[in-house]
Amino acid sequence: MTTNDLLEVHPALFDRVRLAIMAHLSVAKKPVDFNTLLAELELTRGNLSTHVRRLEEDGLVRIDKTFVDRKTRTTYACTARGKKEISQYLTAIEALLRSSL
Amino acid sequence: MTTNDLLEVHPALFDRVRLAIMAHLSVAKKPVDFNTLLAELELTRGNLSTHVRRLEEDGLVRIDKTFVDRKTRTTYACTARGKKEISQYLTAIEALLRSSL
DNA sequence: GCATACTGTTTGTATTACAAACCGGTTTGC
DNA sequence: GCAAACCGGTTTGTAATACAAACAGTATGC
Repeated sequence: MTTNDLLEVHPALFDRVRLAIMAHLSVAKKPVDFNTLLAELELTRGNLSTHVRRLEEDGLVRIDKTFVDRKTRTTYACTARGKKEISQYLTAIEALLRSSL
Repeated sequence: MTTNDLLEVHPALFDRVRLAIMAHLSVAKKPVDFNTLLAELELTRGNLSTHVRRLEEDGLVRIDKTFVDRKTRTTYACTARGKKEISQYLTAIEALLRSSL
């Protein structure tokens, strides 16, 4: 059954914000910083902060903090695990797509 | 931007159970009854009941109640709206798929 | 008539998404 | 040099929601 594939998908990806974050990070060549992501996704800061932290806790995203011009600069990158999970998500959806069209 | 497509997706579909329900119903030739869906998706009755009701409230699913052998029989079917929304979902994900692989 | 099973629904709880308030530090205005 | 405004996020309070347990109505077996 195709629908069972959905149960294999990482739970954190079943949220539109987190999926959008992962989609963004998984295609980026370089780490993306907080404000860039914020602008692209049109979220509040708190919302982005908590979602990305959850993704980090689940090992899908890596968070790096540095200083640029004496200001903090936080960047996010997709981990290998993250790429794997998003790929698995897409595979599951693809299966649905094939079976339903 | 491909990620913006995600924001167009119906919020009710961002739940693995509801997505599984819709996937199931959207491919079915005939309405599917409660217990069939229950067995296929391995849920508790309460869980299925509430999720499918939400889908009905959002106009994605039609609920029909009849009597068979003096027992109640509830069946679910995907509405036209439901097919449209699931299709939009799949389109958005397909866009992600293309851009990220 | 009483117990058991079938088909769902309602309710209580625990989780979670979200934005507002907050916080440490920096730059700007005076 | 002091206060106000700003920057880059984090923490907290609240409202929504996912879930399973308890419940309800009906039918069947004894």
